Amino acid sequence: MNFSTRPSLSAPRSHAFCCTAMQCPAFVYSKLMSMHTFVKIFCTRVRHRATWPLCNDRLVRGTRDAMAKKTKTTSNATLPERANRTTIVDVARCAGVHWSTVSRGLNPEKRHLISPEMIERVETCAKQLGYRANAMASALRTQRSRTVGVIVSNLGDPVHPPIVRAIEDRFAEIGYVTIVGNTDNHPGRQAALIERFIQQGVEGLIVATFERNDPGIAVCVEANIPVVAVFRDPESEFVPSVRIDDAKAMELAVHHLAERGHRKIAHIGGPQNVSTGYHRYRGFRRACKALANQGVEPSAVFGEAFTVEEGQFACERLLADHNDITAIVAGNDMLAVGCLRFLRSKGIDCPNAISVVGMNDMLFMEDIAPALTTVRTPTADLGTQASCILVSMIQGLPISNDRILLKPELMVRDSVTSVDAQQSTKRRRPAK
Amino acid sequence: MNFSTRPSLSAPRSHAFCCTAMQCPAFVYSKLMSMHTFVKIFCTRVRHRATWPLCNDRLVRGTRDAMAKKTKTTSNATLPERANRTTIVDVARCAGVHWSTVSRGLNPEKRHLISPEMIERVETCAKQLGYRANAMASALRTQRSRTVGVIVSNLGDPVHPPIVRAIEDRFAEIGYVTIVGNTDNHPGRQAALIERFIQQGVEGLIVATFERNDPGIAVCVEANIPVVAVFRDPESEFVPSVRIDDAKAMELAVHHLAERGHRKIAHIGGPQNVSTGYHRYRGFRRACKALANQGVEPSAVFGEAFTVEEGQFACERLLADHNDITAIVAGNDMLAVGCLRFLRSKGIDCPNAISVVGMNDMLFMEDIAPALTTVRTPTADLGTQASCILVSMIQGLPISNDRILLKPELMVRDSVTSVDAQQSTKRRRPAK
DNA sequence: CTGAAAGCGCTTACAG
DNA sequence: CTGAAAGCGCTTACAG
Repeated sequence: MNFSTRPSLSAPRSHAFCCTAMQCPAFVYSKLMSMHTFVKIFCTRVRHRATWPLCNDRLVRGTRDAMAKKTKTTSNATLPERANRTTIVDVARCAGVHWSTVSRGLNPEKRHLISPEMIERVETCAKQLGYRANAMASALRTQRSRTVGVIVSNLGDPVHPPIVRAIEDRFAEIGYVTIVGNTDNHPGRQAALIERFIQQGVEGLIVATFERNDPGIAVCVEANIPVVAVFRDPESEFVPSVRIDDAKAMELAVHHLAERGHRKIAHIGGPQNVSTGYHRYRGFRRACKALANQGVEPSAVFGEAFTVEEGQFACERLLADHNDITAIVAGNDMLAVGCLRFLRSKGIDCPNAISVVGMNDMLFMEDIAPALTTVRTPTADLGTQASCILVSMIQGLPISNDRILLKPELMVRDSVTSVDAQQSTKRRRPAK
Repeated sequence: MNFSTRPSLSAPRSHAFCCTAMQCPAFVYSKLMSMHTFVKIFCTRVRHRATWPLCNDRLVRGTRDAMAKKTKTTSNATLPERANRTTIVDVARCAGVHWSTVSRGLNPEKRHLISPEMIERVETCAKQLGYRANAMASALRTQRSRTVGVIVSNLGDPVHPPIVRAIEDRFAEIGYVTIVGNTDNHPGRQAALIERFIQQGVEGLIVATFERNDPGIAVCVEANIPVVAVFRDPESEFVPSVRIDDAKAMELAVHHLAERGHRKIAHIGGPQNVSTGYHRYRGFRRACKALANQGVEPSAVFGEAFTVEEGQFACERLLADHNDITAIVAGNDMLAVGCLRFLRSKGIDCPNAISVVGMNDMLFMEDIAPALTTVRTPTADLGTQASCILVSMIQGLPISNDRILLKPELMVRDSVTSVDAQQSTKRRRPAK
């Protein structure tokens, strides 16, 4: 079956719709449309255009008011057929009024200009014809697309969906539509996406992929598109940001470990060209330094991305170089899960041989083995707050705080034990 | 700081831009824009409009070719200020040619109509002015929005993001932009979303929330919007669907358990008004019936949604009514995780007291305790295949198979053990 | 090869 | 309270 809904791109469609279903050989003959599709479209059309003369389609369209004065019919034969959507003109014709009246009658803000019975008449016709305003035409005229864009690195990474979800919720409330794109952390893809979204006319952008001093920022500022950075800190005075206090999060993790007697603590960091990786590493180092007098000795190794695989590799390298560590602070939960997988694969017990702390507290981190002690990032809040700022920017309202730093919270679970407990069990890992 | 980029909705903006930064008291005075924003916009503007006379903005805009003949300047004072975006007319003016030539020069498909030096000139100007075609204007004219919509129940549910991700990837390839919406399984929200997306002019829709015989289908068919159902089966001849073979999946699970000696097997099902819940339950029953001669005795209890919480509640009810079961086949991984949480909370060992099988194999299901034996749904494939069908529909190509059923695959892990093993350990759960 | 014009479907200032 | 007209920024058939 052919499900195409644009079957007549090159078919003599204007002719087709002149004839009734009974007398339409040319149409069916063109074979560009299945009988089923034809009947479907035809019926819809007949219902929608009930008040129209069923003559030449082009001519009918042509009877629009402009047509009244111009005698020449422009032929637009190669224009892709509109999905024969009901327009404001159709409604106007049905109601026997001018389209401007229809527009007013259907717009709550202009409705007061119209008599009640007129509103009623217009609404009835609109409902009857199944009229739906063309948002693009409206946007073109009003210069407001009621559209926002969200750019993330990868929706497949479980930190992002809650952010996007929260944003969509907030904007749906005010009738905006949310378009999303994934960059996979490729600057090129990000640039292309920003370009495409601006072309698309987004009224604002929420970006979760800005690197430090990202060139994408200049593009948005120049195009005069409100942007807010979420999750990552673009370190730009031009862009408000909403993020978690990464350094503080690492401090919580390090203190938690130090209180339990850990001294040889390692960090498995993420990429340092993004603020999350960078600030977490710095936070880790600073926290360790502050505890140096207690004998805390930090070490670090880095993944090239915040992924489980990188976590595994990094963990392997870490243990090769620093066999004496008792605890790991991972740059995020993905890396932490990678650690756990590696440790498990080597028969190294967590937390009894090595304790692990993650960050973000993604879904299911309480269900994994061992239940992961991690620092929670309120991802939905991140999205909500970013949305609120963006809404203000779009509406031209001042924003009180353009540098929002959410508080991290330590979730104590089972992947950390005290050094004492480690020593009383088979603390040492199997020799390599 | 005020980050607004539309500060002058009511400010005398056209006047503002007549003056240089030095002599602009009225503008700054209006206090609708911070100095910083003003300077930013002003600089951008000066750079972009370098070739324009810096006189009255409205007048400058008015010098468009239509203006040449009409003496009266229409005032559009209350129109929200365009983000003073460079238009095709600006480029034309810069290049000293007609805009139609610019349009052709910038469109790869029409470029052959234009002389090479003309193309060069146009491209130079476009680049210099930072021209970006207005996708909405283009869409309005061509009747193609290069936009598709994706509707899911909840991006926060980890099954959906990979689907959306795959769809976005496929459509980004052909320059389409993807808009997403969440319904939370509320028919009302779904209807509103479909309505809004159609208004927005989507060329197609991928819907993961169709119930059986969903009324939303008629809306799309009537509006002549290509739709493909993903994940769920709308049971409609009008809509192609791409889904997993739910019944087969349950069969795999039941057989896996039966082979390991389980006879009292329970199903924790999802909502029965959606095909996933419905077909999985039916598949479970059929598989059990086929093994009735081996003594397999099914039982079932249902959650009201595919959530962890519902899994917990359902598991509690199940054990209250059927204390003798040895294994549970959950309707999906969320329900399975709910089971595991409940069992853990009651000190009931999985798999040694009760074995559990999930479905979908979401991220981290191999990491939870115990590693979940589950039936994998290739979610990314679901998205990819749905996208391919939708692309064909949009392009008016015939589609070979409009009822795609992907094969499930059993992932054997640690949440199932044999009844023998169960009996040799502390099989019986603590009495309630 | 390039220009001039029309029109996609709306909204809104201006008349009446 | 309603109508007539203009224009948002494009694309494209038609002339030349």
